[in-house]
Amino acid sequence: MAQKPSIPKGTRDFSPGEVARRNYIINTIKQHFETFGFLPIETPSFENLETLLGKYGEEGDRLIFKILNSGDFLDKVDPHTYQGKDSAALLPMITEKALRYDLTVPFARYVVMHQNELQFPFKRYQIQPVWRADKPQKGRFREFFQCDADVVGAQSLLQEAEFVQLYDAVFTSLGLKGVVLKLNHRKVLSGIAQIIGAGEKLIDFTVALDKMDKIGQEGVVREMKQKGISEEAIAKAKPLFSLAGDNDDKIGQLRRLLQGSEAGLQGVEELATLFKITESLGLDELQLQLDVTLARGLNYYTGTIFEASAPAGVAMGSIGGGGRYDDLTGIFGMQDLSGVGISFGLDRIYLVLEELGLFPEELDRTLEVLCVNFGASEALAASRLVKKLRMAGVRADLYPSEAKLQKQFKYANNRKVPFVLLLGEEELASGSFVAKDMVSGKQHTYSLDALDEFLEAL
RNA sequence: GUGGUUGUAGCUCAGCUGGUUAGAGCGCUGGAUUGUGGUUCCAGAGGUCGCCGGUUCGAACCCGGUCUUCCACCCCA
Repeated sequence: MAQKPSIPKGTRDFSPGEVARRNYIINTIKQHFETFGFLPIETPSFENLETLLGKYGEEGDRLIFKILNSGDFLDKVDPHTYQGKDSAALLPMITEKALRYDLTVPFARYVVMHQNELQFPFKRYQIQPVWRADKPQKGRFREFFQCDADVVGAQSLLQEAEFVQLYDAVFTSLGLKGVVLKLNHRKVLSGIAQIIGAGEKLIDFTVALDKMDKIGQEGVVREMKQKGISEEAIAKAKPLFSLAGDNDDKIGQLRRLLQGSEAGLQGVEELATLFKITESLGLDELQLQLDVTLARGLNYYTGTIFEASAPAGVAMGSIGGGGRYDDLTGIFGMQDLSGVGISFGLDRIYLVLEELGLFPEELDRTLEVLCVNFGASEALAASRLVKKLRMAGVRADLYPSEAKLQKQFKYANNRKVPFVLLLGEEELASGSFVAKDMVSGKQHTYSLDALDEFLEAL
């Protein structure tokens, strides 16, 4: 019985046009990664479950795709657990591998395992799919690509500045104007929490703060109260909600607000330095914006936090993010190794470029020359012509069958081929071919011996 | 994971309070045009109405389940 085929929720097929567009983005990112001195690595699509568990918080653990043990996976389950239907207890008995959830944790694992072979500071990039058992939405998939660049073993703030430049270079190359790179600092956040006396509630405090642009000040206050943050703490944090002006103004306000928190002040100074370096280096299209409500990846970020958001008017969450993590490798037994990294969300960047019509037209021009097929003897001559064109690096093809000219031309038209070559009986006799420019409709005859003439016209 | 939403031709979508043979535009195939596409005209093909079950004399339409899409929450690229 034939059944309708389907693919799992949140996954997609990519047709030739989409692959061309995805490769265009990937190649742009890759090119900049390499000019910035990053080296490529790849890691397995699945890891040992224990490598991933506990690294992304409770929510993250839930979203990790677990792989069922092979063979008789119930073999190791004792009857009591089986009867009890306790998923949490059952889990470790039936699964010990899981699909990669991001590229950062596998990278940390990689660094620890290969520490003796690596030159520090080590700059790596990695472009691979990751998987999350999330509920799909627009721009949110269960299988998607991340493009990560990280440096480990370098403390300097220059690294952060480099990543700002890298974001700018990539988005500028893609023609994406109006991308805002939001910046914050983990120490600023913890400093604030400490000053207002909500130090133990740091996570709840920042998670609530992060929703500012979504639910507004009132909503944030309501959520903070709900999480048990005191009224006076919230009152003290009020100035944060209305932090205004340019980045320098905000820095000044934070300096005053964070008097008395050494860590907080250190965070502010780091941000100030980062702004200063960036100002002297200059930016092309990227806009830099200090945003104290930005609170991402708190499970491992310890310093600067980045988030790139789509240009205003495009309904898409963040299209990239990153930050500094002082001790990511610590959990794998390698202490005191500082890292900074950023990520580009390929799939979301795709959707944004598509919505804004920013993909170059030539991505659809997959064939430069199509040779019409007039029958056996003409086609043989045409094959020789096509072979020469291919050796010259031209994307050329011969229509495989002697179909009606109308059909062959229509095919060329749909494939957006700019030149159609005609090599029929007449041309064969005179040792020439006709090239038709499909845009202008003009035709020109060339000698088969003088291909260069045609190649120049291409 | 919670709540909601969507699904009709290859694509984008109509389809009235349930009523014969489910429509349009685009695309596709053939012809006008046996060495010329993109424009025009003519003709044609193409549908288990997401899937399973129920109500009914009768279901694309109502009910239940399920899958999928998108949205909000959670979280995130």
